[in-house]
Amino acid sequence: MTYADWMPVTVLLVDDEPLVRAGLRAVLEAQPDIEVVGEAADGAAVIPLVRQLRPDVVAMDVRMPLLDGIEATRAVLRTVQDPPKILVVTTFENDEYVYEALRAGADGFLLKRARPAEIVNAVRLVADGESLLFPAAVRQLAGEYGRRPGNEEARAALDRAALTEREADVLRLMTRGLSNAEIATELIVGAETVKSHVSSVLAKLGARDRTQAVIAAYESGFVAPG
Amino acid sequence: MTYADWMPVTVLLVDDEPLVRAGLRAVLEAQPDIEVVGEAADGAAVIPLVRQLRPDVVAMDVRMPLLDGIEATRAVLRTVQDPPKILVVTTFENDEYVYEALRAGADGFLLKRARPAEIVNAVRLVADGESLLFPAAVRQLAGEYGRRPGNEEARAALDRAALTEREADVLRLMTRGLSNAEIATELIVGAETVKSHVSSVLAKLGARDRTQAVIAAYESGFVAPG
DNA sequence: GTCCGTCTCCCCCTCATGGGGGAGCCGTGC
DNA sequence: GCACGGCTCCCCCATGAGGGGGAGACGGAC
Repeated sequence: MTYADWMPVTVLLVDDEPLVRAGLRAVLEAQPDIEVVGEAADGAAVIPLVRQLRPDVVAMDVRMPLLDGIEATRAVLRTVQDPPKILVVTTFENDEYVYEALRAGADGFLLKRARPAEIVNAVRLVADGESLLFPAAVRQLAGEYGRRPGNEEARAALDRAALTEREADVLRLMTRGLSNAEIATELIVGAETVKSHVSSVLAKLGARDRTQAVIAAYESGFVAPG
Repeated sequence: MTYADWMPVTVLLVDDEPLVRAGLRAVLEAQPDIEVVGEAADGAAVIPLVRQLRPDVVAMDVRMPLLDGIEATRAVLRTVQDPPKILVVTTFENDEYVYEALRAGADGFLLKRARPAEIVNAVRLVADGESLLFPAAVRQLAGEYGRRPGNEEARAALDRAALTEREADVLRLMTRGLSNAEIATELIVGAETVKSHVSSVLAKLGARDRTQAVIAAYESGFVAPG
């Protein structure tokens, strides 16, 4: 629990794309309890800004021209007393940079393709000290290992939440609209086996049914439209 | 001069980068006379989307993973009656792809680095039937490739295939993972009504179940991740 | 060796889903 | 006036989907 209850969450945006910053600002500023206090176009500018503005949360892009999000995260955590929470913003779910950023001490990551409500939620959660990892699946597990630095434990949780190869196969076919029976035929296994895998997928993704699983697959970037 | 004076220019965004789409949307939506009616993440999704949404202008990226802007342009002009104007979006001014796209029948191209005012202007111009080409050299070239056949009788059939407003509401909620009962609550109608709409949606989308419908919604750009 | 996770398959059970009909109401257009 | 389409709601009905238990085989880790 923090002072987020009575004071707005202050956020610093760090991204080299002006469009992304504008988008994030628009989304966040729409919330009464969130205030964007500054922007930076590169990781290199983060340290002085953090010192000056003392934001609760830094929304930081991983890929930036001068100083990337990982180095910037390390720099902030190493040099700033009482550092802000760091929310790593990325395009791809399976970005190696994300893992590195988490090892560097980031509190969570957020996909750029996340919906506004999810972005807002993410900021609130990290501000409250929750480790946040985007896919709903991982978010549940996020409760198990708490606080920062969410490095190794986060990674372990990610692995636990990760789909097995077979489960990924099944999910992939689910995203192509196949029924359980069709998936069974495709994978040359029994229908009961598919049901079993589907149940595992649903559990790991925190999905209630296959439709929600497919949505999660799209939203998380497991599959992309097109 | 067109009906742009009294009806907003409708635009479909096609780009594999959600951020670019978001940026373009932000820029264009800021104009009262321009309306972004849809988004797609790849050229492969353009055709059904154009048929459904019938935008005045398609802002199309050239470089996309599955079906690039050139092929997508050809496909649209070849298969869609009364096709929209096609505005090719590119990063580099001297992109060979641009020339190919123009030969394929695109109405103009637009640099991603263009300022908001230029982007808006470009959309208005192509909507008004102007060929828009940055370098003067290319302008001559595109003049040779004139307009395309305009057939209006197929419009009715296409409109019939389009989702009604209520059906679109239902599909939108389906893409959020809601069950029929939840959709009913959300829309404040009976569960039977929702079932009825869902059936219509499935029929129109050629989907066997709601999962396939959601997939179609993503693939067609009816909804986009992020 | 044992433990554990993955993959495979099986049982029973509930119920949301989707198809097949139909009906009334209301607005627009002819 | 009438027809038509959209929205609303109702019936019955078959079945796919998903939960909750298993279990055996295999392989790697300890």
